[in-house]
Amino acid sequence: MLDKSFDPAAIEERRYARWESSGAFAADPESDKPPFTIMMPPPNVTGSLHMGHALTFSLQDILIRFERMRGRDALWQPGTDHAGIATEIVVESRLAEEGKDKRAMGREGFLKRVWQWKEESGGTITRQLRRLGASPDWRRERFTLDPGLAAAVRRVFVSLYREGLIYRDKRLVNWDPVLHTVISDLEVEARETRGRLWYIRYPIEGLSGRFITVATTRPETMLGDTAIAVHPEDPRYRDLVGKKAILPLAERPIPILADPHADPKWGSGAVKITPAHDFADFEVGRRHSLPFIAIFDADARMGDAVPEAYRGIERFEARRQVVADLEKEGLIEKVEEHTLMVPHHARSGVVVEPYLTDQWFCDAAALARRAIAAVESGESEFVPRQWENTFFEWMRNIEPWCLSRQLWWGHRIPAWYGPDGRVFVAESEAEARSEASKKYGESVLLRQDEDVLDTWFSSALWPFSTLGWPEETKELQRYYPGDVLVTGFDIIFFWVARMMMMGLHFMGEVPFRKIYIHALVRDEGGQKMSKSRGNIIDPLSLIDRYGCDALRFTLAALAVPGRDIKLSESRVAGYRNFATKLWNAARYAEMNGCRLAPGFDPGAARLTLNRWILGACAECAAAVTAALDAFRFDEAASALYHFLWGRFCDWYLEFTKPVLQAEDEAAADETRAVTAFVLGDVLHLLHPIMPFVSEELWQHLGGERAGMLITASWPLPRPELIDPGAAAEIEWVVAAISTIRAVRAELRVPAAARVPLLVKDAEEAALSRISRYREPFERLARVDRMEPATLRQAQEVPRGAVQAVVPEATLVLSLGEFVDLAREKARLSSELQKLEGEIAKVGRKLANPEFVAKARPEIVADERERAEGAKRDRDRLKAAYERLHAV
RNA sequence: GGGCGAUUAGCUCAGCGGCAGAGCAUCUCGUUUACACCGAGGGGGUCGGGGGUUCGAAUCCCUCAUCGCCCA
Repeated sequence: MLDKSFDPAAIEERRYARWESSGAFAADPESDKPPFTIMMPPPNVTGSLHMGHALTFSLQDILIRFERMRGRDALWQPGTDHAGIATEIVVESRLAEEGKDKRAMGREGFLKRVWQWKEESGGTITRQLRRLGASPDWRRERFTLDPGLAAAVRRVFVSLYREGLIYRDKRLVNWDPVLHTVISDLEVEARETRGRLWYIRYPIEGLSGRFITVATTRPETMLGDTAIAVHPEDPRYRDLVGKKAILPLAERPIPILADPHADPKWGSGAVKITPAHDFADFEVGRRHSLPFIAIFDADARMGDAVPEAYRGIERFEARRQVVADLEKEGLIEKVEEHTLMVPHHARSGVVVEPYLTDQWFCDAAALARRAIAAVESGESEFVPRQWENTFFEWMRNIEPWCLSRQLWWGHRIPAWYGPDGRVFVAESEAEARSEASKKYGESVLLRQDEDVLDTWFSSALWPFSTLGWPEETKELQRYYPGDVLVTGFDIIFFWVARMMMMGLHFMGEVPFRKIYIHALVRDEGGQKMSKSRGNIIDPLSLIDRYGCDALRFTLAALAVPGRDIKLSESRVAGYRNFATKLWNAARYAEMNGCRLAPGFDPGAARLTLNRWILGACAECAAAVTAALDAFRFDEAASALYHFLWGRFCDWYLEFTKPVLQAEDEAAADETRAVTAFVLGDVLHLLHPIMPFVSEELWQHLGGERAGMLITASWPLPRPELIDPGAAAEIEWVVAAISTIRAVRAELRVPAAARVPLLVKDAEEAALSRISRYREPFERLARVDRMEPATLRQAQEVPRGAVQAVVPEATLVLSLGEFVDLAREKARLSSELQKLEGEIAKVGRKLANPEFVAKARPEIVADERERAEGAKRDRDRLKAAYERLHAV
């Protein structure tokens, strides 16, 4: 017997262990079922589960469970990525606590330490994924530094190099001067910062007393200026173009040139050009073949290219120094307060320095072409569609991808240098060495590149490297390309785009057919969750308090396409209540002996009640299936919620109580079987969203004979079970009972009071319905002495009676002592008014010849019917009103 | 500056040419043997403003306003 209420904590761990150990999560390459693949975006190995993970993995798990039940050989490929920078930061800070330093330890020692840390803490996120109920094929778990994945990385690097798509170049990159590494453009966060705008006067060569004023937010970089730019159309400076300015402090002549990069409306209209320290200036420098003077070293300290007085000074101190010196010389024209966007490293928080160095680059633009075409042609499709704009925008303007990182934790770049600096790119040192000896004619000492690859380089290969590529495995054949990729929009550039490029290039096919992009989870007030805001909701704490199923259902219900998710705890509590409601319904079913009957044929059900609920259940199943097919998790959740609570619990279970008590054994048996059957179907439909409670209840319902729900078959479409006649009958009874309840409540009839019900002006169908559902009327509407037969023709209505008009009948409640005539008059006249309003509105519509002529015929017919129904109701209501006045 | 999105009940949001909806909150009533994590009922809306298309607009178009996010 089920406990009195649902306690998620009592079942979750046990259920999960059973699923996992039974092999239910495993894909089977030998299976003859069609495959269905989702590549799990590998979470960061340093990470722990946050609400964004909870959302994305819940949605993926819903899809994978859904397709598994639909008979697909489902592969949900799990794993983690090595997160180069993040992991180094974590381990370095732990070393710092011990007073140790990465560089002092040396590469090998440090890496040993990182692996050790990974073994200890790397399992956190995967353990937490289990608490979320996630059902990936854990036996296939991969890590981006696994030997197989590393081999794939080397193969890809070498082939792209040989194709000329990977090359070494000196370009401006984003540099973190504290971590001493390149970071990706995408890891740069522009933060609004209050700064200043300095207007600096540069003397003009040969025109004594003449100056040109430039405005800058970074005066210290002036020491690296190699030009001044003005807009070609700007009349203020036209005469100066072609002349030279003398760079103050350095006393270097630099050209004044015309370039549209200078915005006449910004600052003074003239801008200093520092090609080695600003991305826009870099382009200007290229256009005009300017020298590139790098003034900072890797620590962002002034280097040898500046006058001696400034060497060794750190960049912010250098700013103060430069400004002070310019002031001394009277060259600061003015200083304005200015708010600007300053690039910061999103992870370390350090201000990023544009830095000119030699790095490895990938020709992303070349790889992007096919990826763009694949989305244009629909080979891969974004859901919702609009995200393809974001993808196109990025891909069409893509910059060379800087691949190297000055870190130790990651895939070391497979490039070796000879004594003369010549580079040998190869999959192994041995291969490089043999190439080198061919080149040099003797064996020479090679030095491997110190740098590692951007973590996203290995992640980009995830859809095929995890399946064994470059080996021709069965898995690769079978599970590539994947069916769906589920991820957040913030990752489209980082990852989706790169998987597309690599997948197309190396596999010749897109890595996934559909790309479902979900929103960000925000707090109740719409704020992004962050540690600094202190508004983080911990999914594990929600699971502890409300159960995993409640959290998953909440996330599904809120996963509306194209809109951010504002998560409030009251929603989770509400869906916990829903799980409890289901639990209690199942408990009730169990108490009444409703067990799944083997071989039960729902099509053979005779009772109208049963035919009605079976039809409603079939409609619910169709709605849930269609919703999940269309990634409308919210609609699936809502269909289930309304069917289970609003129909099955509120009405079906109540209506069938007398049937279960009555002597008609056949009817009772059928009802028990239908109750169990419908409940079973609901558990199936609910399983992807609420796996734990559904599995637990399935076992109690007697489903264990068919095995676990996780591997059970998804309910088949059964349109033949939908019985409109049964639905019309039951929905009429529901409406009639609801009407009586409303009238009673409005007239303040004590809830416990039983009131005689009479029926007047009833049509045959209504009378027969009332008599057939006499018991539910009595119990649910709290009426008694129902005598339709004697009153159907009656003219008079007893004193103290109120009348409620429902389709095809007027229900008369003999309230006797409870009646409040004034209230009843008011009620009737307000009802009457409402009806008159409707009749007038519809009447106007129908009186419009254009409407009748142009609207679709079925709409016109509907309106006519509506008008007639309203008129019939109005007439009976009027009669009731007059009878009341006659008393 | 460019792009995308949003604006519907107190709150969170569905609906996207044909009778304005849900959940939560709120108010009233209730010890009806599955369930108070419950049941019954009620109140609450110029669908951001303005214009247009249409027989008909929350829904389509234009425009304005406000608020987000992304990219410069």
